Amino acid sequence: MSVESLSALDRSTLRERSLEALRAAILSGRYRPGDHLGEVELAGSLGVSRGTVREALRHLQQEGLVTAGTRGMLRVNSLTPAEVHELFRVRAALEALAVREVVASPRREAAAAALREAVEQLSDEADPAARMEADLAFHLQLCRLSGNSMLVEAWQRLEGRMRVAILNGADWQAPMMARERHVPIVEAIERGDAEAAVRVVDDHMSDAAEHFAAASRPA
Amino acid sequence: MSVESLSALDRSTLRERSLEALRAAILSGRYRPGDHLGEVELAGSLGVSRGTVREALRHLQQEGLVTAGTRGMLRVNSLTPAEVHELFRVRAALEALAVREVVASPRREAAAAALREAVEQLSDEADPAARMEADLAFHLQLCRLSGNSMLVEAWQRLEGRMRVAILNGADWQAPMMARERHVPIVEAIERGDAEAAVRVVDDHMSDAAEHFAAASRPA
DNA sequence: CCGCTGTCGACTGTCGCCAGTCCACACCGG
DNA sequence: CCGGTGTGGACTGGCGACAGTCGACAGCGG
Repeated sequence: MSVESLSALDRSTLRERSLEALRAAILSGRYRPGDHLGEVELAGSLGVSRGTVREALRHLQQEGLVTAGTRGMLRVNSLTPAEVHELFRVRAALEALAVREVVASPRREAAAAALREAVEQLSDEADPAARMEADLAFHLQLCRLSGNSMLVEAWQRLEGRMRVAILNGADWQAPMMARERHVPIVEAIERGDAEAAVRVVDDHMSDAAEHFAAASRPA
Repeated sequence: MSVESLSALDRSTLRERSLEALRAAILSGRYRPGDHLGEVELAGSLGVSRGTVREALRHLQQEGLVTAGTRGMLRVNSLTPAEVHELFRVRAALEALAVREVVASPRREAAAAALREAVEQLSDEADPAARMEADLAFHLQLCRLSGNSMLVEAWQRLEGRMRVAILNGADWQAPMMARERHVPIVEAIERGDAEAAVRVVDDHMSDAAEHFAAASRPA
């Protein structure tokens, strides 16, 4: 019920810290899907005013972690299996564009090197949360390396929903985020074979959708 | 009953109305790219409090119409030609997914019919703003008919940016939004030829990117 | 026992206010 | 004349309070 208090030592704004705290609280499962998020309660537990949590909640709403219920009340969002599938199809489309642009880029070599590095971060951690972070970091890096800022933005908009979907997925030990799943992408990019890379990404996304949709609970 | 209808129409919150008003003001060119949007000034001109304006501005910020400058000050956003190109490439990727899903859908016939109807709305209006609306409505309809809610959401997130890009484009009389440009898409969908439809969409987007990027000013 | 109604409580919508901060510009010492 | 300085203004960050609204529930009448 209580969210850890915010230390006043940080230089970022209260709104940003509240946002982070709330996001972490939701993503950590402290608030379950469907739970009502009251402004007064959150303001109390976060030690900030209602207006501040309000803005944070609105941000979370646009991120898709929170959805509006009756009378503007906000509750933690969840995804249906169908939505998970949809989500990963969109993601596949975006990342397919990313690999195409990376391959077509003159900085392809450097990009591939950066991706190699991101891949290395992948399965060294046993902590499931860290695995998820590393996986998302890899894919975000892929989008970034495309040099397409609009693509990065669109991808990040989906990131919140992805976290929800992954959170609902129970089996963290699945090889979904393993290194072997990502190496082929990098290799195809290094070869300059965009179509092969797209196929790999597509398969990767299909598998992930299947996996996480099966595990997503019907809210 | 008149009382009921009045109360029903009055259900929209001040925040939503302020948001609409601000969006309209920016999109109508009343505020130019780079203009500073002061909370107090807007609160005064809109007749609402600063907090209300703030939330509307934050929303606009996430829509991409407004961007944060120094010390959190917000100003009307503009797009570089490069960003316009990026934007339309992302849009092409999303709409390509849309046409693929529409073609693969069992409701393809009905979808094609709905698109035919949307096409009919296209060039009957001489008013450039109406033309833009009809064009965006057609493409949004395309995304909606895919049945992929995440896709619709992602597309709508880009909508604001598209409007500014189109706004910067001077030549409203260009055949960019003409009916002839959109009919081939519908025809390919009716034939069930997804790849052809994707190619048409891709060309359409490339042309549009070229057109609007050339006209976008380097703010 | 059932349905209606009035009241209470909780929550969000909205507002006005105070505090902190940064910028511009006039002012003063060299 | 020039550079440092401080002072005023303007803007955003953040907060507490009031108002409107809807749901829940007890109480009353049939």
